[in-house]
Amino acid sequence: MMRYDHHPSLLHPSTMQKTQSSTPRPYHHGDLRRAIVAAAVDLVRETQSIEFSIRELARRAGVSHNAPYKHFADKRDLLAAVSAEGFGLLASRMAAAVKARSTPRARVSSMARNYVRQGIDNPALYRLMFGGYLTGPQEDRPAIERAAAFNTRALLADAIRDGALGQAMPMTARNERKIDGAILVYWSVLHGLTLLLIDRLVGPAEKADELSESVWEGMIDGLATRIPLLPADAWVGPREPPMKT
Amino acid sequence: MMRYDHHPSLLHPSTMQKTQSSTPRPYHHGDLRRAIVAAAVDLVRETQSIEFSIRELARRAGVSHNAPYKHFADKRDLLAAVSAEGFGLLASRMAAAVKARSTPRARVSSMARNYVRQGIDNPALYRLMFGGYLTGPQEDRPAIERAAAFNTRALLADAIRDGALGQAMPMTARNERKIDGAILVYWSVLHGLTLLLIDRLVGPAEKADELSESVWEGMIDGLATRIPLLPADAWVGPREPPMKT
DNA sequence: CCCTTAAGTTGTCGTTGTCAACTTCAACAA
DNA sequence: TTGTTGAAGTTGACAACGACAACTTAAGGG
Repeated sequence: MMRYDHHPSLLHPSTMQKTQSSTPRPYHHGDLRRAIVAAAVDLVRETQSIEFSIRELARRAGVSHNAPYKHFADKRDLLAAVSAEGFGLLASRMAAAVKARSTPRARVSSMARNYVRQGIDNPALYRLMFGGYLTGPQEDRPAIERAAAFNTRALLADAIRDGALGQAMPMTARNERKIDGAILVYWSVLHGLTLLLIDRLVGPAEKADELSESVWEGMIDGLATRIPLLPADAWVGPREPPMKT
Repeated sequence: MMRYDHHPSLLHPSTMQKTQSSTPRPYHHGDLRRAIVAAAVDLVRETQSIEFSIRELARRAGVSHNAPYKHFADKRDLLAAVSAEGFGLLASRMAAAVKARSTPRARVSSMARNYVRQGIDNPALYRLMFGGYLTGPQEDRPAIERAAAFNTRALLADAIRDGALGQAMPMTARNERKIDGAILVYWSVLHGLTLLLIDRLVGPAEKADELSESVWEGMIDGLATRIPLLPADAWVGPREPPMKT
C-alpha cells in the first residue's frame, strides 16, 4: 500500500529531515488543506472506499487529530472537496479526449469513451461524486462541489452543441431545448453505463470501450433502426444460478 | 416522524400490552430478523440515509444492542438484506406496470416510467441497491442481494424480449446477443436517468414521467433521427451562477 | 428428563466525529 | 520596537458506534 510519506511536500514539515538544523518542528503546517485533500484522494483510490476517518488523514499528514477541523466544517465538507477534485479530474480528461479529434462526431464519441473509463478507473471517487453522500434529503450539495459539477456538465453540453450530431443547427430557443434533450439522453446513458460497469452488473469492464461504443451507436441510430451487437464475451446483468434459499 | 411502534407485530412482545397477564417479557422475540429488516427499511425511507446504527434498530425493535448480530454477521450483511427488499419492491412494481398494458411497446414504456419513479420515490433505497456500498473492491455482493438483483434484471430482459421492439425475432444466438445489446442500452439509460434525477442534476423530479418518455423516445428513434423535445420547464445539469472562488 | 443449541443479554474494547479550551506564531498597528 | 489579534494547530474530553466474548434463557428432541 502506497504510503503518504512519498509526497514529502505534503507531509508535516516536522517529519522532513532537515539535513543540518534540528529545529524540532514548525508549529504550523503551511498548506494543510491541500495536504488533507490530497491524502483523502489517495486514500479513496487505494482503498476504494470513502469510509476512512478524519483522524487517519490527520495521521498521514502528521498533524493532530483535530487539525483538519480548522479547514473543514465536518466530514461531509471534506468529502465535498474530494468530490470537487474528482470532477476536476473528469473534466480535464474529457477535455483532453476532445482535443485530438478532428470531426465533431469523433469528439463526442471519444468523450463518451473517456467519461466511462474515468469512472471505472476510480469507481469509489466516481461514486462519491454522484453517489448522493453529498446530496442530503433536502439540503443542497456543497457549493464547491456544485460548481465543479457545473463545469463538467458544461463540457458535455459544449461537445454536443459543437457536434450537434453532424447537422448545422441555428441557435434558436427551440434548438436549445433540443440540445438539452440530447444532453439528457447522452448523459443518462453514459452515467448509467458507467455505474452498471462499476457495479459489475454488466461487463466485462475490460471491454468498456467496446461497450461504450455499442451503447453510443445504439443511441445515435435508435434501437428501432439498429440494435448494437455487443462483443462476443460481454454479459448484461448478474449471471447467476438462481440460488436456492 | 413515523415511529416504529406503529407496527406492533414487529415490536418485541415485551412492549405489547397483554390485557391480562403481566408476564414481564418473553425472552425471545420470535421474528427478530424480519423486524430488524422492516425497521431498517422504514428508517431508510424516513431519513433517506443508510447511516443509521445497528443499535438504533435494536432499540426500535425493543431488544438489546447486540441481538441483531444473531441474525446478521455485520452491518454490510444487514444492508444487503435491506437492498434485497428494495429489489423486491422494484420488481413487483415493474411487474405490475407491465400487466395492465396490451401492446408490447406500451409494456416496455410503462416499465421504464415505473422503474424511474420507484427510484425517485425512495432515493436512498435505490442508491443502497446500486450504490456500491455492497460492492467491495474485489469481493462479490452478498448472495441474497445478488439473487434479488438477478430477478430484477430478468424482468427487464423479459419485457424487451417480449417487446422485441415490435418485430418478431426468432431466438437465434445472434438475436440473443442483440437482445443483450438492447437491454444494455435500455438499462443504462434508465439507471442513469434515475440517478441524475435523484441527484437533482436534471429535473424537475415532478416531470419524471415526461422525462422518461422523452429519453425513451430518443432511445428508440435515435438521436440522429429525432431528438426528443423536453418539457418546457425541464432543466439539465446544475443551473448555477458560475460562482467565484 | 436432560441436554443441546439457537436466540437474547450484559459487559467491554478500540475507534470515531465533534466540541471546548488552550497554545503558538506570523502579521500588522501604534 | 512592542502589543495585540486571529488563524492555525494542540490537547483533552465525551458520547456513540461496530464488534467481540462470555453468560443466560428456554424451546425442542432424544
